[in-house]
Amino acid sequence: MSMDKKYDHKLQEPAIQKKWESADVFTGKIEADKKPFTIILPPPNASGKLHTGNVLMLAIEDVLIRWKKMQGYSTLWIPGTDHAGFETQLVFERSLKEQGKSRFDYDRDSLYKAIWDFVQKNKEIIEKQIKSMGPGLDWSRYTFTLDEKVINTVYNTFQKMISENLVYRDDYVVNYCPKCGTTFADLELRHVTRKDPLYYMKYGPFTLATTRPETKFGDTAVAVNPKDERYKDYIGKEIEVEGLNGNFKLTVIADDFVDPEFGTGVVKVTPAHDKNDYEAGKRHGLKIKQVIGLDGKMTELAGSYAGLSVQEARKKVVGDLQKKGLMVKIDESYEHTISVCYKGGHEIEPMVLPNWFVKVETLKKPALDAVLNKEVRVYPRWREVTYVRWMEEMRDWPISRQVVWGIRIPAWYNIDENSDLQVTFINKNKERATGKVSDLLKSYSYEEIESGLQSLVAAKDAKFVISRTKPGNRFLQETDTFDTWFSSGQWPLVTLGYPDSEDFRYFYPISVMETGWEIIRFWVSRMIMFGIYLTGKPPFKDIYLHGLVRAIDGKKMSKSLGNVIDPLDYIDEYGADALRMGLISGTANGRDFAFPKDKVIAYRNFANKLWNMARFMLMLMEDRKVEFYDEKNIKGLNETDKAILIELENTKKNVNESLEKYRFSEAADFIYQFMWHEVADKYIEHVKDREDKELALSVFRFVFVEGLKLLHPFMPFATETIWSNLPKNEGDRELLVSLEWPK
RNA sequence: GGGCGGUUAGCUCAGAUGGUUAGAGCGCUACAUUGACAUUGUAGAGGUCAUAGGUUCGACUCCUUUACCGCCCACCA
Repeated sequence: MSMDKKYDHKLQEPAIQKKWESADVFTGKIEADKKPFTIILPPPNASGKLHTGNVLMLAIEDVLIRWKKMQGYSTLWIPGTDHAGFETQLVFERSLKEQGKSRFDYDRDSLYKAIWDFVQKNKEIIEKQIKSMGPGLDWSRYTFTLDEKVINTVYNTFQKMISENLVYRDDYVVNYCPKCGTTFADLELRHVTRKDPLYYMKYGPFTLATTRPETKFGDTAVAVNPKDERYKDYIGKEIEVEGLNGNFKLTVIADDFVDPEFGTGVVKVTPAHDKNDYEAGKRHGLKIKQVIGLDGKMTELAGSYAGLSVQEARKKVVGDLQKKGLMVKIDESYEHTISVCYKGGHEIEPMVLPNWFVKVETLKKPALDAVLNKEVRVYPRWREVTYVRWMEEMRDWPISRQVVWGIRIPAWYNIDENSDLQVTFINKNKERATGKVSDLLKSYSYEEIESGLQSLVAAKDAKFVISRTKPGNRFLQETDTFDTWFSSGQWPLVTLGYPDSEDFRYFYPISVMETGWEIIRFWVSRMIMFGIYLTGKPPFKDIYLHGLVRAIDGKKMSKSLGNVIDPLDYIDEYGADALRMGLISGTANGRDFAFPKDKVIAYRNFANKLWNMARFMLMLMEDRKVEFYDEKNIKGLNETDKAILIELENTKKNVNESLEKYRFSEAADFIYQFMWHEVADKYIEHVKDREDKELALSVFRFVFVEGLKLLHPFMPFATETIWSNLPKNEGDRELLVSLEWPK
């Protein structure tokens, strides 16, 4: 047996990976005599690259899986990837752009298929990268978020919710980006501070301040604060306003949302184009006048301004107001925050569109209680507040998204019963046509519309049929897709084959949900809601939330800041073990932390140290007959022997206690201290001076191997490699991961 | 604007239920190459625990103030 002077991770890691694979050690098995231990991997983006957050997640979950497996549990860790709705569509569209195309050149079905192919091509990259970390995943149960079984479950759930009256359609102010031609979730917005002119204009008897004079055509009321003495007498009255398209009348309403301190204390209310105004409009029963279209241009309702872009219209309106003497003053130094889409940075236009909603009132209560009564435990504890607050405040959930890449909502509209359906499609001449379906049917056949369909907008009271397949002739399917959280919220269920499978009965509920704390609201809360709603049981017992890995500059990594660290570089340079340990030892308590490069190097050195400890041991054992340590029959131990054995006991206790509490960093530290500073620095030096080397070596080998086991969940490659070089006792298994955990 | 968290050695971080000389890794200094490892060993320097106050016999640890940093959320026209 020959071992090089240095531990070479590049040589050893792929070899060990193959060993685990061929031994099939991580395939989950249903074993009646064992307790299950289940984890589901939060699915990384299928067409993305492995990032540092993924690595941390893999490292932590692998520690849990290997630890529990060695403890004798029947473990299962299911991998998966996420279709990552809009994110992926955007990347795909970039590649289209390079070919001089855009998604508007495709009908909906063709676009979906094209993205599907695109993702399939890229999927292998992330899978390979995940594997390079050495995680004990069961790839035979691998799930993609658009797999047939996922869609089936999601459809069933939707059907159930419809039949139980938990789903309804309503208007909703969406964050619409005219440039991208799609809506964004609140999460996908960025808020930027910007200086914009604040216009003070005459408005009937008032002067009011606004940054958006061009939306005045959509005003359907004027609002003041009910406590504002200045305008008390106007409340409830109708005022006449001189406008650019002639005079018009509006009612003055009183509402608390108006800040008397801002501007003049009078606000124009534009329910169609402002979230705030929409809410106020709902409270006061105001009309909605849409003056900006989905193309970002002024609609017919803007009169002579129709067809202008928002920017052009604003300019013209300002000029015209000045000409008419309706502009009182312009404050050029006004600073405010506006919403922009997170990718393109384009300004968001709030729009009112019909959407699908889930009533959360009955769903959220049990989900909140499950955490409050400790049925589900949150680690670290202080994160619980985030969850509790969110569940208390949670409002009805809009689940429809105007994106192609996702699970299409299985609702069908009969075109004869819904003649006002707004339809956009590509006709036979490859031209886009848009309009009311009843009008379009005059020039086009139903078949032509159907095959070229891009998108449709159904009124909120439209008649629909829920069906997995086309329910009959002359039906068009909803073009919106489900919010990705609607499907990923059922992830623990779909991956385990809910509702009826051996896996589901044995492995559900899963043991630990390990994920980043920043998605506790969007993901964790939905999983608990769906889990309880569909099975009556929370989908998991424990939640461990790891912190965010920040860049060296202490900020969140992002492409625009240019501070992203590629973990693959570290795997290449220092090894997956070193990277895993480096990240874990930085992540105590689930707090955010800066990427610990120093520690990665330190643990690369540690792997080498272990390697050389083994080499030295083997060298000393070469010409000697060393018995395997036997606690019961060993005789002649001296004080140092006893001390290291006691130290081993302490370490076992400490590592186990730390792991039970999800204190990974602490556990890693204990075993590191033991191996390096107790075994190597003290005991090995002692062995060198021993007369009775055989006895000392037997103790040395014993504590070393016990240490390797304790360390294995953290540094699986190095420990497994070293184990493969050591002589085995009778009954010892070929693989370290299959050995019994030190108790 | 609201919420959460952070501020401990040059750097990155640990320090349950408050109690002798505040810890680790890296870096730094000095020595060491005499059975593995220089990705090494031994020894050492280095901290008014952000700030101001309070509770206490006693606080890095509990309470309050201020400042700065980070993240999440947010409808101020």
